[in-house]
Amino acid sequence: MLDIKAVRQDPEAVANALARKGFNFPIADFEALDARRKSADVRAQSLLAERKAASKKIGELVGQGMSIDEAKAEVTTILERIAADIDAATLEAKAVQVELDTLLHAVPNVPDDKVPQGNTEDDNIEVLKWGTPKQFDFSPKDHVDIGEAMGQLDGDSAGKITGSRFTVMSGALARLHRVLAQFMLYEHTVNHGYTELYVPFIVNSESLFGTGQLPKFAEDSFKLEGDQGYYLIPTAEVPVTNIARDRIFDDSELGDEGIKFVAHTPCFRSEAGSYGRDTRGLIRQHQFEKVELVQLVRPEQSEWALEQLTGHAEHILKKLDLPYRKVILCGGDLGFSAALTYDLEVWLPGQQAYREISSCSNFKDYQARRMQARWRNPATGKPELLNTINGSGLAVGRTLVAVLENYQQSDGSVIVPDALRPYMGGLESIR
RNA sequence: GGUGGGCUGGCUGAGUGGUCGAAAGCGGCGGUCUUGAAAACCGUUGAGGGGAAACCCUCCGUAGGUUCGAAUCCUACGCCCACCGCCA
Repeated sequence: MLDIKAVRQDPEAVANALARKGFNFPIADFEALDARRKSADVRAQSLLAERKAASKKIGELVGQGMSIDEAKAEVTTILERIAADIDAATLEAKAVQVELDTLLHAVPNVPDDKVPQGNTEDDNIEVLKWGTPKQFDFSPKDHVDIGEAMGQLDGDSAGKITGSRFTVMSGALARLHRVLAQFMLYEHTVNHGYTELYVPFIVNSESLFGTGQLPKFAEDSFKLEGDQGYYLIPTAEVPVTNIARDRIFDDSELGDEGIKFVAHTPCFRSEAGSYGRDTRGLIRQHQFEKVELVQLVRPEQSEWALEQLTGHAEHILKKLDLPYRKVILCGGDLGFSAALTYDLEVWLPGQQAYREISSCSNFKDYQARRMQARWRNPATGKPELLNTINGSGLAVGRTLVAVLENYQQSDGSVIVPDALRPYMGGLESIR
């Protein structure tokens, strides 16, 4: 959520920034609503103040030994005058506040100055390329052909068990998938200083609101039956970041660089609105696994924290020797809550294309304001909003796709990357 | 599923109709003392919103209700704890 004070102060600047995200901020509506809120608020407040003073007076008079009826008679003219209006004024103030909140809750974060102009992913700007796509002396297959030829990737069974966009893996392939997540967790906990978390895979609506998936993107998540209003998590970002919700961290709890969490979880997405896209294989599933990196940091640290966190995700790709490129998302491609996002795109020989495997974002104080996630700044002694950063380190299913396609051999087998062999009991290839 | 207890500030915890935004303790901050630190002592210290300011409003799990007035009484709901039942 945006800082309403900042919006008030310079609505045009906010609207211009949001326009780069393709969002039309209704300045006139906002200002009219804000003005209504203020007048309703002032009116309700002054009536409440009068009533409070009158009630207090009764209390004082009773305390001095006057009877309650006599004391009430003393202030009866005030009470009678207020009584008629106070309920209506309070309700009006509440109603306008709800309207204003509703408007503000649906306004995305403003993009960082570094965010390039543009509407689609074609306008994203490449920051760097790492590694060289391998030249095959045969025609490289895509991961579906590789996995099905092994008899270890079974979309048909998944279709029977559940439906489309699910998969069944077996044998060495299933093991490789599991091992990828463990490799990533090891690197992030032992080498990058993250604390591993195990978290709920089901969350309440407050948590989804906190990170920005609600109220606007309800259709992207799977909602559970029942009156609790629970949802399956679309990403570990939701349960992990919400650990900070309604908390005030002591400065010492943040350490030197802020709090770093890593969690391996399944993710569930309805993929509504992407019916035709990536229908083949593991790229776009309703259920997938992800190792997620989350940092909760002091505001002045967040710019650097995003660079660092993205580096941690890149480290995994480098250790697996998978060619990738890093792009900075343009305004139109940027997510709702993000101020700045780097996407890491891995080279997939089967598609002859770079495809997203990690998305690392700085949300500044946008999520923190929605969550009331704060720290006590020793310089001011006051609670101030944290900044939140997160990114995939990495999407496990897509990493499996990348390993299969980049390490495939002409005989249909797949070499196990060096970094994974200790986790595979020394196995050199799967077939 | 049943019964009982509970939900109060950064934390622990007192408060059953009237200067209660709320005792006390812990923690934090400032100071005295000390070569320095600790201890001790003194002072200070909730959050959100409005206002140029004085100052005002809201907040004691959530939502309603009673009342001139609610942390306190009533109703519903949520959550936590304990025990019983059931299940793994």
